[in-house]
Formats: sequence, C-alpha cells, structure tokens
Amino acid sequence: MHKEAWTFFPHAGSRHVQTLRVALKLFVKNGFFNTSIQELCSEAEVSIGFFYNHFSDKEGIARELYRHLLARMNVLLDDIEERHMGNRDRCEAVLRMLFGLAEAEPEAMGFVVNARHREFLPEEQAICSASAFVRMRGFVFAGITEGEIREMEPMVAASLMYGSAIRMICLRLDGLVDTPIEPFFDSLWEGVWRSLKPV
Amino acid sequence: MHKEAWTFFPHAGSRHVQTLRVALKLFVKNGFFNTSIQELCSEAEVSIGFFYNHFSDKEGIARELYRHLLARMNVLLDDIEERHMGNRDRCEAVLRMLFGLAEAEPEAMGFVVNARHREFLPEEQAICSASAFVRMRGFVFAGITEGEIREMEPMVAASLMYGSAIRMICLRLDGLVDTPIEPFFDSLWEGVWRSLKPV
DNA sequence: GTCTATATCCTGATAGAC
DNA sequence: GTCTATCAGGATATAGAC
Repeated sequence: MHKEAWTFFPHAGSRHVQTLRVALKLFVKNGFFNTSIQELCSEAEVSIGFFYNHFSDKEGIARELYRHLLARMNVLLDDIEERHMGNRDRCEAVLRMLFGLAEAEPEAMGFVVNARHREFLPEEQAICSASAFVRMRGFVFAGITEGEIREMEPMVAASLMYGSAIRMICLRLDGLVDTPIEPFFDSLWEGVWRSLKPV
Repeated sequence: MHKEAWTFFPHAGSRHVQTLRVALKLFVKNGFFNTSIQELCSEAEVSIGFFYNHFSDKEGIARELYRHLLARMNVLLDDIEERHMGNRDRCEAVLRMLFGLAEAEPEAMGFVVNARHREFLPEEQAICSASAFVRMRGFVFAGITEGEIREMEPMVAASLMYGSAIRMICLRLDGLVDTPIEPFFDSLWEGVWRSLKPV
C-alpha cells in the first residue's frame, strides 16, 4: 500500500458511491439536518426512488457513510500494524496517516472528527469508542506496558499522543491554517514524542 | 475570583436564564435540530409566547447561549491575565480552567467544544476564530516570541499546548473517562510542557 | 408582557405506473 | 429496479385575546 492509497474511497464510479460522496459533501458542508433528500438527490443526479431503493432512509445513508469510513480506517490501521512492529512507530504512522487523510480527503476527515454522529445516528456508540479509535489508543497502552512510553495514566498518554494532531487537523479543516499541514508533521511529532518518551 | 467561580452561569434565577439553561441541556443532549421549541418550553415551564417575546426565534436562543458562553470565557481569561504575568503560567492556568469547567459545567463545555455551531448559526465565525480562542493561542505565540517556549511553528505550538487537554475533555464528556479528570491535570501538564519548554 | 390556538410551510417517506 | 407525483406529520412562527 502506498501513500496515495490513503483515501477513504479507493473505488469510485457507481451511482451508489456517487450518492455517498455527495451525501458526505453536503453533510459536512451544511450538516445532516440542513440537507434535504431532495437536494441530495438532485445534486447526486439520482431520483428519490433510486435513493430509497439503495438506502433505507436518510439515516441509512449516513450510517453507511459512517461505517464505511470507520471500516476504511481499520484497513489503514491493519496496514500500519503490518509495516511497523514497535508501538512508537505505529503511533507515529497513525499520526502521519491522519495528516495525509486530512489533506487528501478533508470532507471525509471532517465527517469523522467533527460531525456529531449521535445526533443523527442515535444507536451508534460515541465515535471515540469505535474500533479504529480503540485500536489507536491500544498502541499507546501497549507502548506504556512495554516500556517504550513513559509511565503515566493511559488516558493521559493517549490524549498527549493524539490530541495535538487532531487539534491541528481541526484548525486546518476550519480554515485557520491555510496551507497543507503535512510539512508541519515532523515538528509536531517531535513535540508529541518529547512529551511521551521515557526520561 | 476563586476556583468555585469557574462557572458559565454565575447568576441564576430568572425565567430567562432558566430557559437558557434548559436549552443548553437539550441542545447538548439531543442536538439543536432534535430539540423542538415545544419540548424546550415545556421542559423550561414557559409558554411559547414567553419564548418568542424573549428570544427572536430558535436560532436566537442558541445565539444568546453561544455568545454568553464565549463572553464568560473571556471574563475568565481576563482573570487569568491579571493573576499571571508569564505566558507559560497563563497557558497552564487556561488548561486548569478548562479542566475545572469540564467538571463543573459539562453541558456548557460540551456546547463550546463539541457543538457544530455553524450548522445552526450560519452567520457566526468558526468557534476557534472566536476572541477567547484567539487570546488563548496568543499566550502561546507570545511565549515563543519571548523565549519561554521553544522555537517552532506557532500553530504547531498552539496545537501541542491545547490539543491534549481538549482531547482529554472530549474523552471525559463522551464517557470514556469515568472519573473526574482534575486529578490527571498535573500529569497532563507535565507532558504538555515537556513538548514545549526550551531545550 | 403573557398566553393559547392556529396557520403555513417543508420534509421524509410512500404509492403505484413503467 | 427506477421514476414521478403525492401524502401525512410535525415543525416554526404568528395572530389576537387578556
């Protein structure tokens, strides 16, 4: 897998996927509740009938989008676990991946980190309880156990590990950083690692 | 000002404020769009007529809430600026204040850090452009200029400074941390400062 | 200023032809 | 499977009495 594969939609094409893409765009730009099915169908150039045959209802398309993006993150994490054995290296690779995704697919990233999914998918767990995020924290916990990371409360360590990068991504998505953030990665990672490396 | 004063609603009592409090609760619990004016008025024990006489419309009460909370944060920042002269100390005090607010007023904190205000207040700027957040970053920028903080990209430094605490607060608000986070403050601050202190 | 009753609009979802 | 026309419901906001 190459860096170019850091994308949430590796295969495009079908009207089904096209509708998902338009839903993603509109949900991120205007929010789930400000997006009507009419607008969505019109923009995706599909009929209302097509929509209801492919997605159970409005929540249905949001749910499919949500699960697709989280599943995709899990695939990317699989790849990271294969390529890196140390926990420190895995965490660094995760942060680099997040930076890459934020630039390559800002809308998907916005939907993952910014949207309040519970408001329109009440039956879903909080996103930070989702498998992908649990695994990410798992790298940190294992790093502490194995002595790669300084001894401290696991949740504090996880916040130190991922909080700064997520913050930077939010600032980027909100337009407060007006250039790609990838060039800042090394500097950010240096700071993060200083806070976590053993003394 | 004492620690107990770290609250978003220092004065309670009037039906107007009571309505704001109920709106805050419902907006955070169910979201702005899932909260009907009927439900809001019924829970706050005010009539629809009262509501429309005191708030221009549904957006109006959300806007008042939003501006009140940000104004309150500015007051708390004023206090921090008075009590602390160094930029490092100011940043530490800000983080401590955020931890305190998250425990004392989780709903208000949730509305500030989690809600997607742009979806229901389209004319407002992104919250991280709001005065309070600009001032918070200003402490970091000044710290770099004055040599208190290690030389680096200002936005990277701001992310390192505030990202971890905000992350931890989100984990707490989402229920992934089930005990008050204030006892973790010293450990978190130690990590944050390691990432930012001059070498 | 405050209240109740109501009008108006728009949305999600369906029915039924093809 | 796909489409168009339509329905039913619920929401916001207002009208008008007190």
